[in-house]
Amino acid sequence: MAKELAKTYDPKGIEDRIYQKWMEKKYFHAEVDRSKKPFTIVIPPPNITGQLHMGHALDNTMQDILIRFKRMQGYNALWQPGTDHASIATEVKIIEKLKEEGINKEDLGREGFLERAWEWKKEYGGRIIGQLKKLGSSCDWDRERFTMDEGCNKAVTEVFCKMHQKGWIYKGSRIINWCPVCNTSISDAEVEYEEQAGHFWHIKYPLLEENGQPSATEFLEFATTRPETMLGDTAVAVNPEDDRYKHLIGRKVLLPLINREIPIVADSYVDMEFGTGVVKITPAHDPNDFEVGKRHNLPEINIMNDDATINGNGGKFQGMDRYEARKAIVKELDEMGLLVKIEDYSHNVGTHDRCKTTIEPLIKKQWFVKMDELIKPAVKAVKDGEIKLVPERMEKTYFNWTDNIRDWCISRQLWWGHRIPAYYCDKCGEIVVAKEMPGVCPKCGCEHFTQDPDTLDTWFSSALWPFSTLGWPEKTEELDYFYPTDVLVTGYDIIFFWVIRMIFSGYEQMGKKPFHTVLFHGLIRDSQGRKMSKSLGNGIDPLEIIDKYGADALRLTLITGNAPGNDMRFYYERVEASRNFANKVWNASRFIMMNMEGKNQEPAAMEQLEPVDKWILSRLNNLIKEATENMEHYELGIAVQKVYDFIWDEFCDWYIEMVKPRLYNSDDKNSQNAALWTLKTVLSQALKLLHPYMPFVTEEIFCSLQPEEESIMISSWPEYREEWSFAKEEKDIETIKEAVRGIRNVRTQMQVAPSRKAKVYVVSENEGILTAFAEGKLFFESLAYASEVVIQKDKQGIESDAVSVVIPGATLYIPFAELVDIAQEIGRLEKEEKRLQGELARVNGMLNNERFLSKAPESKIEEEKEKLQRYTQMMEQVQLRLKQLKGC
RNA sequence: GGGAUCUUAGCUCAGCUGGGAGAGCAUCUGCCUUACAAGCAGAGGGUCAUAGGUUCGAGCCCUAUAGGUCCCACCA
Repeated sequence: MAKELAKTYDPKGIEDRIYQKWMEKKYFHAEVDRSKKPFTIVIPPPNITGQLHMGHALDNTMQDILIRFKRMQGYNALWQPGTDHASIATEVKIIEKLKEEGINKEDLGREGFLERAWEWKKEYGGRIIGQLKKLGSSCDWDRERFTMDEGCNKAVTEVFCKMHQKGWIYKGSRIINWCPVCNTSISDAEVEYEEQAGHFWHIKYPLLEENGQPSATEFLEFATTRPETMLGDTAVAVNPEDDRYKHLIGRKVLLPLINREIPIVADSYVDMEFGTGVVKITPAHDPNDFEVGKRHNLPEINIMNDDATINGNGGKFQGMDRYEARKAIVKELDEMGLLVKIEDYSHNVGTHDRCKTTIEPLIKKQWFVKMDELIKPAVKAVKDGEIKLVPERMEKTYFNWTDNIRDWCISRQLWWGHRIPAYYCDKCGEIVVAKEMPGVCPKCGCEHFTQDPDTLDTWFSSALWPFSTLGWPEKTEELDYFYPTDVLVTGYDIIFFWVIRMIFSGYEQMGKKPFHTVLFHGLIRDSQGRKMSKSLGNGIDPLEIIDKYGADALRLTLITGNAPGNDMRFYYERVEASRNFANKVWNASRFIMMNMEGKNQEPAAMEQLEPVDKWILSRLNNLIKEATENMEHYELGIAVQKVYDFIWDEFCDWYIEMVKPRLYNSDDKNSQNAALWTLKTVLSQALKLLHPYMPFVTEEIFCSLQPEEESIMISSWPEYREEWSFAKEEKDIETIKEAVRGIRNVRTQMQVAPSRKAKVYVVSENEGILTAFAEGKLFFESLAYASEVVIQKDKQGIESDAVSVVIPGATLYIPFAELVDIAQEIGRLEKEEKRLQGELARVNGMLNNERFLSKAPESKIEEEKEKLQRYTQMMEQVQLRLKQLKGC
């Protein structure tokens, strides 16, 4: 079977086949099982309009790693999948598509439109799921949910009614953010501020004389970035402390063009230092002015239609678009001599995050969620550490939002979404909020109702996701067992939209937190550090990467060298490096299996193992401990780096090379068997540690490596074992490695061809070291080009011109046949002497420092003392050798 | 305006609670050694942004400065 393994690892074909097997075997499926501890992750539901992008790839890789890790640790691991209806994003797309067909939304009507939307969902909703599967995601697909499926709908209605009854959902007339293109209100979180070059129009309004006539000489000057809103001005404000204007407070000005008399009011909101210290007040079209208007009982005059054209309140400007009106108004003011000047001005303009249209603040009747009480448990949970945010700094962002929270506008003038369960009596207008259309009006007895046409903000249903997917409001077994979930993995960019709202919803509806940890990741940027975006065309399609390099390579790339919450740049070179690693693992395994071929494999007893076998077992043992700890702390990048280094460096480059002679020598069956057992054992354990990161290649190898277990993904996670800890062998093999490296080093420096074998003398007074070398003799032949290894206590019989290598505890001598360049050799040793001098100076500096000795921990002092001893001994050897060389 | 974060090798980034600076890629040298040239062996390269401070000891903690990125607020 091993012969069939290809020389290079080709993920194509293998990945799909393995995924198919996992699905058929139902490995991803979790059932309530009270005998096991649950571990649950709910997926951040991707939009049904979406296609897999790098952000999804990272997000889902992280979740899959955690889920696979915990599953192998014996937890009953549930990764709950699903998709989001994404109301506005989807509706916009459908409208676009309809437009291509020459149809607009209104032509279809609500029912017709929704039919189209569901068709869309049917067509595209599954696309992203298929893409997540390509990535290797081990979601429980039998439990797939959708934010608008029957159960989620029920949860939404339930929450709405409950909160309304409690008074925490209310309908109110407030200033909201209006998108004139999407024709809907949006929440504060959906407004994106964008720096734009604009103008500052300096305008003056004439003061009204006592006789009610506009003054020809007295004016109030101010500046505005949106002159068209003057049509809705109902006051002019100054600061009450402002001596320049104090005397004018209470008088009136004449609003030009409209000829409305409006008062001059005093409000501390006005900054005396800014501009002229005068502000025009348009309560219906500016949030700050709205507040001022409330304080002074000013009328609110709405001058715009929903499409941002001027309405009947705009006099002769009626029908103009807001920007057309701006031009016209400025022109007229100029003609009237009321335009003082125009300045260039760069300022931040609120835009809709979906369509980038400049939002228009408007006063509308909308539904809101009252936040002040609701947010309290969510704040407390993070403050008390009930919910941990990783990395911790995200807490500041979190509190920044909760401290400045405003009521959440949840109604949207859209059709695709959860329709608000509020019903209006056709006769008296009474509002009834109920799960179903009421039969009789409690006020007038009328039997006819009309449901509120609006739908809910898409995040309203996402906020319930951790429990709605588990069956709430029904009391299901799943809910009882899997809730609270464990870890939520998401990007820091949706902390306000989603994370906070899930947390307060969890506490409010379930009385319990939705998860104990939130693990954040950053954004994937392009190689120049720019956000990947459609408009820039710099997005990299994860599916293309998977196709070319394999899902494992993509996954490894996304996880290595990245800390939680940090952005990362995407490079093809890095994917190649990951692909190379998959290939390395593949080939090492291929080598091991080739050598296992045709041999009776027997478990080796500990006493049969040679020092090098114990060394690698001990190193593995250490890796198991560290990598597991890192994973428990969500340090996935660090954990996988350690596994990578172990496999490539220690296992492949050292252990396999060291063990080759034993594999090729069939005379000593015991030794051969011990080596094979160790190879197989270490490989299979290492594969397990790697599996969460690279599920496909590890599964493929694991299954051909051994027949006992049918899949690595349901095998058990490696555990640290006391009997695999070998301190002495670890130290001894390190010494051997040091010696091999030393020999290779001088040979390269002296440009000795690898074909030229040379005798190696090992000289040491230390019995332990001598034994270690005696046991490691073999390695020097294969790894250090030794023709013969002679181990002795002194330098007797060693050629005086032999090259020497000083390592801790021993000195090696390599006599080359021809004369060595003595000057060069002296130079090399002097360099070594200098290095040791530096080390000694440092160590002595510490050990001679009274305060270090009295304050540093005992273990640190011991450590330094040992170093001193080692360096002193090495220094003696180097100097001795130098003396000899200089003497001859 | 408030806040977060970054500044470490040519490039991209790790560096967990302070105890002798790391990886990948790139560069240079030598190897087609019977698992792997997607490889092996070796080398060069860093005053850890700057200036102070705390400490026996600072890439790591504190303060200030400079530059970059991001989030929030939205002074009309």
